[in-house]
Amino acid sequence: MPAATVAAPSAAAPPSLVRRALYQDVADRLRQQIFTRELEPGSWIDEVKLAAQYGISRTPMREALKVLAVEGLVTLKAGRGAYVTEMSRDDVAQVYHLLALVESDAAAQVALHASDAQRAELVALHDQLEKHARQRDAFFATNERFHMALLHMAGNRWAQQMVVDLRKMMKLNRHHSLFKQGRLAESLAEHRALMKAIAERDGTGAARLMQAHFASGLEAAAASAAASAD
Amino acid sequence: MPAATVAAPSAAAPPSLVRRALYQDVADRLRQQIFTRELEPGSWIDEVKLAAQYGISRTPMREALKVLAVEGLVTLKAGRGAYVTEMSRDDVAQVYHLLALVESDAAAQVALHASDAQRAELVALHDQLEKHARQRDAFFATNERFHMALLHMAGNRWAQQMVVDLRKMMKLNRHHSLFKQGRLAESLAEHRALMKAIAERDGTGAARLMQAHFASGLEAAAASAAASAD
DNA sequence: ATGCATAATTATGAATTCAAAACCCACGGC
DNA sequence: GCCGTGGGTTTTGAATTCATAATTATGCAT
Repeated sequence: MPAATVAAPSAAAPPSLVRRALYQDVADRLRQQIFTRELEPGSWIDEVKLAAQYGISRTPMREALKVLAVEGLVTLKAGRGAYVTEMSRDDVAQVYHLLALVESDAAAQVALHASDAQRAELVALHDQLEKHARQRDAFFATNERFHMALLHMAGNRWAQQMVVDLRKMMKLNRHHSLFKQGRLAESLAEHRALMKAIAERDGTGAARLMQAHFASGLEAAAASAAASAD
Repeated sequence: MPAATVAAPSAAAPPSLVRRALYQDVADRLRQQIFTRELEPGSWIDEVKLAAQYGISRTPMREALKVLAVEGLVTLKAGRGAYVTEMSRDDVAQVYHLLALVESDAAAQVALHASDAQRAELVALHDQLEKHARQRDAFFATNERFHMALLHMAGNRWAQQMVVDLRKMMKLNRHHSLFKQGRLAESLAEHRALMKAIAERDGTGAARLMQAHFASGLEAAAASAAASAD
């Protein structure tokens, strides 16, 4: 249910007036610092120093750390503080496996049941993706938006939340698949095929293509990891 | 990663000496009270009163509540405290769908790759289940052990954690499938078929049967809900 | 010089205190 | 008679303080 664990009263009118919990902001900032590797995997998190940096007390900092711990981004060691989680090779493969499972199911749902408006939205996002074929960061962002939109349309909030969390874990891994030479074009081609299956309302085809998409993503990530030789 | 978020140093020798975080114990107690419906879905959680009951300060209580919020068992409303999460009809169906997806995949993995020792363990658990065919609570517990053992053998810790969390959510729903008349025997029959597929190393068969198991579980839950007429 | 015991320091864990909302109810105006 | 306003109470949110455990450093003995 989490990420936005504190209910933002679903009516979305004036987001500025919606009281937001401090620990949530802190959690967001921590996630940022983790994703940008300012806090790197395996390293100890000095809650006193960070709280001082953020200009807050230790209480909301500790609350935020516990939230990130449940998400899996940090690991709390009994009596010795918080550490940024390290992802092993195996962990990455397992997360890919799960993402493939859930997202391919979502793809099938969408192929079979999406409304015309939803299909149009996906097409628009896909077009964006085509436009960003040469800018890795933009591609990355749009790609995530595409995948999350698809999940949203599948209409299972638990699946959605799960994918959000799993994708966070993926960001801990510096060997991202899109870093590999030529992977962007490949990824784009896979998306194109997926779009075709969705357009044709081919559920099993969409699922199969999404599986393939993740399989080659994992392969690329592994290759990228091997290339940077550690 | 969570549930046991605070690292219990994996070597498991003297669990008594392993320092355990207070907020974890509090979270456990809260979960208990939620599952037993001492705290019922939709109701407000009085953190002051509960902290007093537990003989602790509000700090670990609030930490525990945040953990449960990320798990989804409680919902934090901005500035107005914690409430036990309510599961709608749809929520239950969605959770069933996800569980079916992940557990059927796990069943396929196990059917294809489990060791002889692991197969023996499953058989033992299944035999337990047959023995408990007439005691609902024991059946319930053994059933959960069986499913979790299967997940464990599939070897994906993320999938495992996910199923743990989803099954917690299921317990929020009072219309449990096993409450329906005749469901125990039915469930047992489905388990038997699943065991056969696993014994025959039939991956796709195991997956299909696990899917069917959840499908009829959902159906029973829905029927049970309809019977209690609300 | 090395290893162990002990003391000093630092960090974590939890309780307490303080501040700021949200809620409730009574009162008064329209 | 009903809606809006104001004060008092309750409850949440966050900082501070206190206690305890872990780590490091120091010194002594071998």
